[in-house]
Amino acid sequence: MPRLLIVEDDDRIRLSLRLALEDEGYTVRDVPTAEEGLAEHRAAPADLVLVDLMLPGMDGFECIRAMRRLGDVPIVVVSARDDTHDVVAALEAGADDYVVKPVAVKELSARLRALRRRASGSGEGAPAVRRFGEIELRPEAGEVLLGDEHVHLTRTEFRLLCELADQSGRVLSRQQLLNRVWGYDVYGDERLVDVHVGRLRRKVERDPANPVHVVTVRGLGYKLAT
Amino acid sequence: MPRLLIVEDDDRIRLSLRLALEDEGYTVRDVPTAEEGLAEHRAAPADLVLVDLMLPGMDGFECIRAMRRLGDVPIVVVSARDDTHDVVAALEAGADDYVVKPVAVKELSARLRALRRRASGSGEGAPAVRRFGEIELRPEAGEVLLGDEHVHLTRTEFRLLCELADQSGRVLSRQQLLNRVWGYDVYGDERLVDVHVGRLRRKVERDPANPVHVVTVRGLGYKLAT
DNA sequence: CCGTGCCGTGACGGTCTCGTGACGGTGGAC
DNA sequence: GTCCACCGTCACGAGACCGTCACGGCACGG
Repeated sequence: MPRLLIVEDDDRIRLSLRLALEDEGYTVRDVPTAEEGLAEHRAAPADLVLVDLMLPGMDGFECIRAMRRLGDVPIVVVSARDDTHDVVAALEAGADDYVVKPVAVKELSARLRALRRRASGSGEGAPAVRRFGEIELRPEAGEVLLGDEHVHLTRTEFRLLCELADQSGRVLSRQQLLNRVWGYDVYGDERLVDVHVGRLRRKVERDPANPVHVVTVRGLGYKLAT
Repeated sequence: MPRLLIVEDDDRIRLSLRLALEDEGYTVRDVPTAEEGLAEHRAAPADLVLVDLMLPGMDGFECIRAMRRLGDVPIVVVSARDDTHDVVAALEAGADDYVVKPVAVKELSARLRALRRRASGSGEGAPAVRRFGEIELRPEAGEVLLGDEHVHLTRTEFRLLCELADQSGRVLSRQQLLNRVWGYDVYGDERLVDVHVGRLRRKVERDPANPVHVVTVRGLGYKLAT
């Protein structure tokens, strides 16, 4: 579900990283150069970026700095050089972590999870399960419980609920939800949000006509009651 | 002066870490056991925690989980074991980073800086809640409390209250309020403000006939009493 | 005491937002 | 190819909300 961007010039490593991390549930794009990586990221920001340091053309440090100027996306350096000087330079440039090739996929994946947890706003420890009244949300497992019964949500409904949960208690406007759930370049009809909120309510509210979890704030948007 | 807590049982390593990181500008406390670390953290939360994994008594994993339950303080593991399994377990337990001894102080310091940057960025910036007498205003949540009971405001009433709150104690003329709340550049009817002030008072004043929060300043406008 | 502004409030019609049902398109599973 | 879950668009009704108006009360200066 989270969108991952890999910037790595070695085809074999790029492919193996891609396959390994797709297995971990990421939606992966991969490019061989910093320039392409920046273009991709500008077009559709990723939730995580993996970047090599030694790249043809613009190098990894420059790439990191450029991405930092665009936003605060978590950046992990994957480098062949196990050198303190490089580590410090990369972190100073704005990277969040630095792992040395050859990477253990399990470790990389754990580091990505830790980073995402930390980067995603209020980042509470490692609950992996969040409660909002009767709703129990398990993002890792991709499942939701109402009371103790399973409810099946579609992908869009699930992402919608997750976004609301990440900012629970705070109002999110329709435009914000469009950006976060559907993507950044959508200028679609904001009523689309209403429809999916309605569908979501039918599944996670005891009385969908009088929602207690997914609450409308008239004129502003929606929020998830804490 | 960020406060750093070191939990490490080896006296020599603990001392050298302490000295090195004090040089980097941290205010350091150090303890040799997880139990003491937790007690210290409970007594006065640190901004960063360094923890060893192999500790006498309660081990590092337990220590991390316990601290996670207390809050979202950034935690870095400093361990002698360079083992993927340990790294994954520590990160899953809630750690943010994992470095292997012997540590390069420059790298550790850079990692701490990167982590602090990340943790403070997404952490709680402003309290986002303002009090005026009995009124509690939460712009993020789009909600207002009078005492401890929720009051429902319409969008216009909410904006009106926010504008008054932004300039609390100072008088705002009807024209200023029209400009800020309604965005008019036209000279609309100033009586419109009166009507909404009246409606607002009915909701946020115990005795709307004798308002103590939203106060009229005859001939000038309105202000929000501090 | 009186008049003149200034302010508070109730009522009302128009407008806008939101919730929902219906429908056609699509992409993946088999 | 066929089916089915899911998605996005649309239209419509209900209710919330807004802005206007008119009326009455209250604070001032004379």
